[in-house]
Amino acid sequence: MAKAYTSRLDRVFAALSDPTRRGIIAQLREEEMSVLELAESFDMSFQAISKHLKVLDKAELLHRRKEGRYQWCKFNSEPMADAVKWMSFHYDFWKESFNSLEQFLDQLKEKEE
Amino acid sequence: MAKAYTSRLDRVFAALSDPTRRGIIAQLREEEMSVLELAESFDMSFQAISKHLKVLDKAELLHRRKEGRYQWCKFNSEPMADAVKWMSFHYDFWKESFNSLEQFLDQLKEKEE
DNA sequence: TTATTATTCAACCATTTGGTTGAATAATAA
DNA sequence: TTATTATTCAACCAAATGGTTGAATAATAA
Repeated sequence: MAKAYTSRLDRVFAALSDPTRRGIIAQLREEEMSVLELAESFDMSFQAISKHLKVLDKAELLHRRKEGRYQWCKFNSEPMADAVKWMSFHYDFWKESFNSLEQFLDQLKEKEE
Repeated sequence: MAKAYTSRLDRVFAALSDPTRRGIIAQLREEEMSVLELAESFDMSFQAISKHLKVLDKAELLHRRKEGRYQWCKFNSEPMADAVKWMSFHYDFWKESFNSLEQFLDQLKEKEE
C-alpha cells in the first residue's frame, strides 16, 4: 500500500536521511550554487543530483532561482525548525546527556556573538 | 544499485521520517511498553509495529528488555544528539528564525526547572 | 543559424519500505 | 500436557528510492 499522505516533517526527516543530500546542504550553506557546480562535488551523474534537489525542494529545504539557463540553489533552513523542535521535545537531555545540552547551548551562544 | 552503506545518522533521520515511528517514540517517552501494548494504539497489524520497532532498534533509538514472553521497549534518545547537532550546525537561526531560537531556548529552560 | 551548455524528464532497474497474512517459537496459564 | 499469549520470521505485494542512460527543452555562444 505504501504511503498515502506525507507531512512536511516526514519529508524533512526523509530528506536528511541521505548523506548525499546532507552533503548538498553543507555545500549550499556556504554559497548559492548551480546544479552543475553542485554535481561536480559528487561521484554520481548530474541527473542524480537533480533528483536529490527535487527531494530537498519538496521538503522546502531549497530555494531555487532561475537565471537564464542556470538554476541557482540556496539552502532554506526554515523547515528544520520543526524537526529540531520535535527532537528537542523528545530528547531526554536530563537523564542521559546533560553535558551535551550544555555544550549545545554554549555552541549556540558562540554563534550568536 | 541502492544503498551500499548507511551510517547511524542516516538511520536516525530515516527512522524519524515515519509518523508511526514518531508516534511510537512519543508513547515510549512516557513509559516502558510491550510490543502488544504499543500496537494497540495504532491502526495496523501487530507485526507491522514489530517491524517499525526493528527500524528504531537499528537506529539505536530503542532499548529492549526481554522479560518472559514480554519484550519491554524503552526509548533511547542518545542517537538523536548527533541529529540535533547536525541540524543546529546548519540551522540558520540568525537570518530567518531568531524568534524560534528564543522560543526554543525558553522551552528548554522551562523543562529544566 | 547552429552548436553548446544547463537542466529536466522519461524509462528503466535493483533494492528498500511499509504494509499484509500465515506459520514458527517460546513463555505462561489452565 | 495442552492451550493461550507475545513475539518474530517468512513470503508476498505495491509503491518509493536511488541510481543509470538517453532524449527533450531552453538559453547562450559562435
